[in-house]
Amino acid sequence: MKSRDDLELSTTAYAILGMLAIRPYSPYELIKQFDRTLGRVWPRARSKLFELPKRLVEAGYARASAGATGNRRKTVYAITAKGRRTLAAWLEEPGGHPELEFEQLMKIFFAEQGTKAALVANLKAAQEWARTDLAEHADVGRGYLARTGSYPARLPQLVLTGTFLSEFTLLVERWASWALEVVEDWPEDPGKAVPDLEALAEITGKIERAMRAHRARSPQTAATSDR
Amino acid sequence: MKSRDDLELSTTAYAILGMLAIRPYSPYELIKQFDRTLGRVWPRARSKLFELPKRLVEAGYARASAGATGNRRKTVYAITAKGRRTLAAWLEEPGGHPELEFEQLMKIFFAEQGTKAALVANLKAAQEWARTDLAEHADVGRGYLARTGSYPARLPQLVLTGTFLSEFTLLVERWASWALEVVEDWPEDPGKAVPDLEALAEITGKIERAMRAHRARSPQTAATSDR
DNA sequence: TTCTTCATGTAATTAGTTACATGATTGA
DNA sequence: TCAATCATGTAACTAATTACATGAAGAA
Repeated sequence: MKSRDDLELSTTAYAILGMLAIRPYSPYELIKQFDRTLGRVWPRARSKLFELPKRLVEAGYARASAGATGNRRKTVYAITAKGRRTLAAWLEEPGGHPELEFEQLMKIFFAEQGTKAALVANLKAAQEWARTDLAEHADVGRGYLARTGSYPARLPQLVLTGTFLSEFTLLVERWASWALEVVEDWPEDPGKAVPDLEALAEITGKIERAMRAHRARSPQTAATSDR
Repeated sequence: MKSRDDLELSTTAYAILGMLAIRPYSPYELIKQFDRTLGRVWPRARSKLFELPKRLVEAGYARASAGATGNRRKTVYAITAKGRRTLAAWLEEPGGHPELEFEQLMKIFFAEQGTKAALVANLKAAQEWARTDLAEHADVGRGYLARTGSYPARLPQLVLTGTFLSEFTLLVERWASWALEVVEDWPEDPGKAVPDLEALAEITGKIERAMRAHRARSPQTAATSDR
């Protein structure tokens, strides 16, 4: 049974290969797990989680076997030794930097074309989303602290990634709350609002202080950017 | 000249319509502006910025006119009154919540399948990206403080969105620096690392404190979640 | 027994990216 | 006058989403 080495895998396919390296999964289980974990840093539609494992099999990186849930048949995918090697190689290549997709913020960016009410609604929605998300993060955190979380062996990584995601959501909440206060004073027509120059000066100063701190800690960076 | 009202616009098409509401643009100018601003919250490939204005014209939301840069001809797109109304209506609908796409973090999530060196490389790359980005944010901020930024009338919105984006990048930098310190103590095989339970307890506590603070400020939320 | 939710998937369509092409302008 | 880069676009391809379909188990 020959496998087709030639076909290139997409990043999303590697994401799934990574999940299979943890344990074998049926597509449905994959979806459940994905939604709670990987999907937060690499969000994709569910149908991909049915489609891509098939490509992994084609490529010889996974094996499909027929399982069953009660009476109903399902397909369980497991990683192969070759898949593990390929995954390891992929992990050695540096990944892409963070990208944000934030429609609510885009609408705020265009605030002067809409109403103050719309602006406030978007800020409140962002705040609400963040608060709901925070509750989940707290649950997961408490679970692991009580030694009841899944895959305890993976906890070191999970602390790293979880901390980032939690801080991100905290940021959204904090920012939305702040922005709501700022906007409260705006007139009904957002196009007539007065800019918050104080806030601008503050954030600019904050960035500059952070940059000075980095330079102090790693002087060679400063040197290279000097020439 | 009849326009086809039936065709639905994608979010990305609305994004471009929003830009045209600020002023008329040629595709190339659109790209330049997009890369510095909107693209940070709604990242898309450049070719879309050539393609979508045509659809806006079809829909009657924009008008194309032939312009020239020196001797070379170009197309300039301007929003129509109908386009403005449609945009306003779109802005009234609440947008989608933030989504993150962060390949480096995904690779960190799978750390135990790779080497410590790979892990460190990803963290350093994230840090580097953040530092470069911060420099740009500081430039823009200083520009506006010196009254030399473009579209000063839009400054109120720009402060809101810019603050979020700056805080986001600051978060990436802070987190990556922290994670590098944590990982420094790990063994060569990341699968054998010891979890940082202290950090986990800290972030979990931080979330819980934040949640309590919200409940204190808006008790009705607590009430609804009680039943 | 019927309804709902869980579990498993496929198909059609759309959105998005990558690669290519090329004329005009500027500066060395 | 040549190279670089700015400006303008098209075409081919791939990835991703949305909508649909349906059987099995458990609850009412």
